[in-house]
Amino acid sequence: MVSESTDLRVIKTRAAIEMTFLDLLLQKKFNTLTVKDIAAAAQIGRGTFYLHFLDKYDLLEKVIDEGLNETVDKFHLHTYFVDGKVSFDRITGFVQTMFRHFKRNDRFFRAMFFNEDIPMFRQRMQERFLSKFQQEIGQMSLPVIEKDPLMLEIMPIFVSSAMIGLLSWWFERQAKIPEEEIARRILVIMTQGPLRALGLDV
Amino acid sequence: MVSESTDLRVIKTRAAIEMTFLDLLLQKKFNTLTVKDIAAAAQIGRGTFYLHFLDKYDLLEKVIDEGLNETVDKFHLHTYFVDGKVSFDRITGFVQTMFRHFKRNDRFFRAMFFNEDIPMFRQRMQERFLSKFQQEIGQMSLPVIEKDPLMLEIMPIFVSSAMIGLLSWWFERQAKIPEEEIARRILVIMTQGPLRALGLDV
DNA sequence: TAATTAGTGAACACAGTGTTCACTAAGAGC
DNA sequence: GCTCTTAGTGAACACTGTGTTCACTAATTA
Repeated sequence: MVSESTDLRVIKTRAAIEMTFLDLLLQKKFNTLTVKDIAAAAQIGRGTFYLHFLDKYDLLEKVIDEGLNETVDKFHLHTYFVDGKVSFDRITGFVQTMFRHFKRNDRFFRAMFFNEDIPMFRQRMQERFLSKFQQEIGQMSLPVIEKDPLMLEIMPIFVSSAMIGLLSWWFERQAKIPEEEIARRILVIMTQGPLRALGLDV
Repeated sequence: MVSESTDLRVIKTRAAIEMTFLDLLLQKKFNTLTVKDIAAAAQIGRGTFYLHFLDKYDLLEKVIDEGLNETVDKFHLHTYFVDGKVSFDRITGFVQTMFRHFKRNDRFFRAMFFNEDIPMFRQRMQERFLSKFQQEIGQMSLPVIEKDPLMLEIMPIFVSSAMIGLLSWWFERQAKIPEEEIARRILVIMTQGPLRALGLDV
């Protein structure tokens, strides 16, 4: 990547741009944002912006990458299974840890999920979740692998995608629903299946 | 909406614009597309474009709406349940019907899922799926409703979001995996749950 | 065939882009 | 602290795309 400077001026300017950018994204559509707006709000010259980023798309790219890197680093799924068996307490703890992370990075996720013009954020987030998920699954020994490789491919996609939807819904609800309430339902859906979770007779 | 004209010239021009637009979206990013490009490719004057759409965002909006309307109209979920019990054959048939629809509208979905700069397509599609799904669920009598309203809220989000992910994955794979293979796995995940589907002991 | 209206193409002012250049000021390193 | 280096400034630049207008042409309707 860019060789990160240690010059205080650089650090200050970059931070100002990225901070301001998130603020602006919470206020107006990404499309209608101009480099001029960002520079003005960050109190820097417009030319200075171009010393750090190629354009606003490049800036978005970098902000998204940083945010998702931090998030994915919170995953340690395989530690929630013991001898190929799910540890309920641990998995519940994991879900709660994640939601706490989302709460702390509220500004980032709100900007990304709800700004109408952020291109592909959900998809990119899901892809990151998925690849980490697959990596973690690779570390377990699963009886289904030889029997049904297609299921091994489909199930992580199903689950990672489902999680993005839940997360977005949770933020829409102002992140007010207690994490443990959500964690419990997710656990039921994961272990019993969505239909039984709703009380359907299958 | 716009009172649809019956004038042949209008019909021809609109069709040309929308057709051309999808073509261009399959070739280059939405952001880098200009009204100039679209007009040139559709062989109309640039001014003519503005007689039909406010700008390229308005065009995108309308194309997405039409595409999703057609898709959601294919849903008749409640017919796949009999006396609150899932009919396996019917639900499998439903999944296959949907995938066939996606195949037929291949150009539209590819453009939307894989053009890097389409804003919020997945979210919008999921929202449409979700509301139709909720509507259908409302027509069934479910024992869980009184006991656990939060589950009734979470489960459809979980499932509709999961489906968007699967769909996108299916298109990435060139829509080559047989529908019935997918349908069978989805059914297992829905009835047994994602963990059991992978052979995990829960 | 006459009346209507969609489409043309050139011109317009305007806004944002990305780059340049000489200048200023802040930070790094001794 | 003093010098050397380099980040940031701000004005100017050409350029591209936007959205609108206007008089004119041509297709469609009734």
